[in-house]
Amino acid sequence: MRDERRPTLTDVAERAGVSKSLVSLVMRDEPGAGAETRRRVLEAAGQLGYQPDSRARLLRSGRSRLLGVVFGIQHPFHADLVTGLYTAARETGYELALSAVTADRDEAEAIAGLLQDRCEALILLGPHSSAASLARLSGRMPVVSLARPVRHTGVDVVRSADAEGSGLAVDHLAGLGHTAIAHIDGGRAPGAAERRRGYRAAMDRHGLTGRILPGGLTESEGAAAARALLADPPTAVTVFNDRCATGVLDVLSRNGIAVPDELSMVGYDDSSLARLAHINLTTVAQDVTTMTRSALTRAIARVQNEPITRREIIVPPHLVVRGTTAPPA
Amino acid sequence: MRDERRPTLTDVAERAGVSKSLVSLVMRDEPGAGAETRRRVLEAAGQLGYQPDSRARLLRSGRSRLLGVVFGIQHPFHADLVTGLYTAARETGYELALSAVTADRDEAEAIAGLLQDRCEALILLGPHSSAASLARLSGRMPVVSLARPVRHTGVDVVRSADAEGSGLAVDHLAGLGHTAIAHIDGGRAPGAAERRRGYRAAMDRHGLTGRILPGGLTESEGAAAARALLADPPTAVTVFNDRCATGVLDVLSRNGIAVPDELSMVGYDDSSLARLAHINLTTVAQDVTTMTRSALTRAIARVQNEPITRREIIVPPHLVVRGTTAPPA
DNA sequence: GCTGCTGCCTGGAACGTTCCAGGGCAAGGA
DNA sequence: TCCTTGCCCTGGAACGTTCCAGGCAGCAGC
Repeated sequence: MRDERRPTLTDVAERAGVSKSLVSLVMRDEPGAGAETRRRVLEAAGQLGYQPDSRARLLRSGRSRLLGVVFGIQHPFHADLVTGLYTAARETGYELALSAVTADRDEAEAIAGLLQDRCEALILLGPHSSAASLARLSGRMPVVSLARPVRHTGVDVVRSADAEGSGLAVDHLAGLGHTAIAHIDGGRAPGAAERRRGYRAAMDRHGLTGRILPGGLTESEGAAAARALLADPPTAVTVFNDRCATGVLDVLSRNGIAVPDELSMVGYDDSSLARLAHINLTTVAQDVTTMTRSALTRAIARVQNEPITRREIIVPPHLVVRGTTAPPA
Repeated sequence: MRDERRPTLTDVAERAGVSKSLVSLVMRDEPGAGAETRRRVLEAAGQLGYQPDSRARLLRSGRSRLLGVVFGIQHPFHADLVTGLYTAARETGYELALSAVTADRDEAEAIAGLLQDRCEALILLGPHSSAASLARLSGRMPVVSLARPVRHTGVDVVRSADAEGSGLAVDHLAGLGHTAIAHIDGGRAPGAAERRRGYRAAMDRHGLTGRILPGGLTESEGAAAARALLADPPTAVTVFNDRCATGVLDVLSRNGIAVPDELSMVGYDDSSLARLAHINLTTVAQDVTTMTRSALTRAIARVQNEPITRREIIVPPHLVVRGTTAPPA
């Protein structure tokens, strides 16, 4: 039962009493077939449960209509981005091919896997590869880096205005009356430098002196930073990302420091983590919908060789005020 | 520069001065070519940077050597499973095709995406589809359900002995001297019924009366359950999974209940969440390595029509004692 | 010498599509 | 009347592989 041969174009053509070329046309929704015939063909296809063979299709047409996506399977924010990409891809006629970076499968391997599949373009989420190797890759196919700036003219970039985002966080806290505002940074993580810069600039703008603690992008790095904070706590802190922020939150609550009563906190990403009712984190939202849609349209534009003006697309972030910020005690 | 045609078998054949059939043999490492010729062919292929076109290869051979994997992109435990699957797949000669279930892309859609790619088998992580629809699917191709039991003879199942796992948690707590041990369950989530059953059986075994609170598989459901717990806290609690447990932990620490001093807690999954230093959750570990390897071998065995004795593979779990359990105060 | 084998190699037919060049046929203009 | 112009439609050649049926040496055995 299992190895019945799948129906092919020829089967459908026979059943509908037309040529396979015509069936091909109809299946692709191209003009050149009469209404009645079209109906008959679709009916036959439906009855046989015909599904076009993507391999044959690609082989002949030289196109795969496949966009490769490389993401970190452990990153909640990447999960949000992938979700957005799927949604954005829905109406484009392109499919997504996912390839995950895991603990023992690095980015190079993830990319190599996609290359075999003959993707037409690559969308990399917060890629860690060197600019040089991304550049080399972009010689083979269009490459879009999502959520990480890349200094090379061959690589498109879609990212949020991270400096501006940090600025929003600081403005919000300063507006509440905070003056001792620390920043737990993301080290070498994608976007970290930019956010640090935005923090510094905003502090300067408000005439405040900043204080930067080394952090990272994971919960445990946040927890470590929080412990360092305990000795001499500020009244407010902006954190590199939500994941790191939850680590900070956890250590604070274990040490009896009430948030936001004793300490206000702003995260970054508005990942699904921050939205959880019991975390309820004030955070800087990256506009995932716009970012993913932009990344997708850009990739497709490159594939179709459309003229492009600006290589970098910068999406403005916005502040989402929830329960972890309040005026200082 | 970007659209240089990729070299094909014919190009290599010409360069090496042999037929393309022979090149094909050599590339596949099959017998039937002399040592010297083989060397010459490989050299030519190397010089041209030849990479076989997988699509054409698959089209002709009728095989894709592709295993479809459907996973929930928001589930940390699925992330661990996918990681394991990639590792397990490494030496098998099969590739993984990922398809994610997201907030607006349901399981049916994720599966449909894979069907187009002509996968030879499907591995579904904790599938939510009805047994009937999985059964229908299994008529088309081998289907392995990972981490969720399915009552249908056509579908293979790889899962951990969930009842036994709950038992381990209870035994551990009882062994520490706890008698008031509650269970926060997973509702209709995959595995929940089994874990509930194991909890009840173990409590009976120890002559204790159980108490089950409705929970779920997410942090917020855990947080809600924890709030329900506050009115009349037990001395220990076993939780459906790690993700739910972190929700519980969070509410507890906000309400000044010390873990494990005032309340011990055991999670389930040993997801990367539990391993975080600041969470440090005692938990029941599903043996991800064995489970993923089993799922993969099973899928491949089905594809190759090997005889199979037991449809269900049940992997024993084990307890990982970390910092959230201690004797009652 | 012939036969039969084995080891290396070749040619051509698939696989299921898409693409291109055209073929009928009806309607419309000269 | 005949030629054009569209509209539908068909046939067959690709695409880059693998697979199958051989071919042609060289060598052993009779």
